[in-house]
Amino acid sequence: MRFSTRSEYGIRVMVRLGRGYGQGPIPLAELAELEGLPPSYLEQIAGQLRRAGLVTSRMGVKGGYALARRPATISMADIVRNLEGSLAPVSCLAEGGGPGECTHADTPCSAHAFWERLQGTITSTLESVTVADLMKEAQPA
Amino acid sequence: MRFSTRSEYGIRVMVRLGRGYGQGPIPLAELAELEGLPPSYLEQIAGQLRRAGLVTSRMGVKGGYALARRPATISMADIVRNLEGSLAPVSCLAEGGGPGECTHADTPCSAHAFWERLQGTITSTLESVTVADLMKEAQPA
DNA sequence: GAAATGTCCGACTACTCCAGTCGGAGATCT
DNA sequence: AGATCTCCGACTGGAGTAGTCGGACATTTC
Repeated sequence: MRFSTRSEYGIRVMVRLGRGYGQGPIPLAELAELEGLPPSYLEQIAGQLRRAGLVTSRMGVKGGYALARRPATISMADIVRNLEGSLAPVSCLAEGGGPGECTHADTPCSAHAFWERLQGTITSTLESVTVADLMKEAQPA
Repeated sequence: MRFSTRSEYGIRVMVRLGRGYGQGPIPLAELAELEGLPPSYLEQIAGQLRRAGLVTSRMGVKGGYALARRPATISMADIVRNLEGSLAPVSCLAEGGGPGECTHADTPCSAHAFWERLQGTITSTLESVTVADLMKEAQPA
């Protein structure tokens, strides 16, 4: 069980942008260097964040990315939901199950309710933490 | 973000075994047919469960698998921890980070504490549910 | 003791998805 | 005009997943 690096990197980028909030856009190359992440890969992630409306961008010289709204109003759920394919932890909760089809004779598999509960606790943890929260911790010296 | 089918199938198998608890072993072929899952794949999973001490087996005619202890004493965490590679949701929590190395200059990445918290809520949800709990729900007619 | 019924084990395969790269086009400032 | 910088699609290598298969070994039944 693992989240993709898209979510992992995406969150770090959002926190960086949160620190520069209100001070104009930050170019991708700078973000990449600060976090030690591959620039060309971040580009892809930044694009998703922009299309999701979490980030704004400006092209050209003096351009770059910035948070679309206040750091305290952006939750981890906002970020992860857009970068991760799906938050359904098993095929049983996703659409069109394969061979291990969850429902036999209209009865869902024995674990179905359990997976729903797990998904719920994950989602609510994701919703309870904002970018502003992470800006407080691990502030570099 | 998704758990492997090993966990998914493994849980369903454990609940089946829970229903037959105290009535002798159940052969793999029967488990597979009851749950509609590939037998040769279940074999692999059953082996892991046995090596983890969650299940006992008997070879030969009249053989099969049975729970090693009472259903109420086996949690989802017991099952998933053994079938899933790792419960660390991101590389940041796992050993030896790759390119997106979490720690720069001894400072963990901004999201580190957050991922630890998420891992904690997942783990505790997994620990709070037992095989006996799932036996109650979705009892086939 | 032989046959039937099971588990046990390792190796193997096909496939999907993930992480990351690259080249070029278009926007914007100086 | 030229330097930055975003934007976009296509492409690639590798890893992990889901699942199969063949054969050895154990145990009961006849």
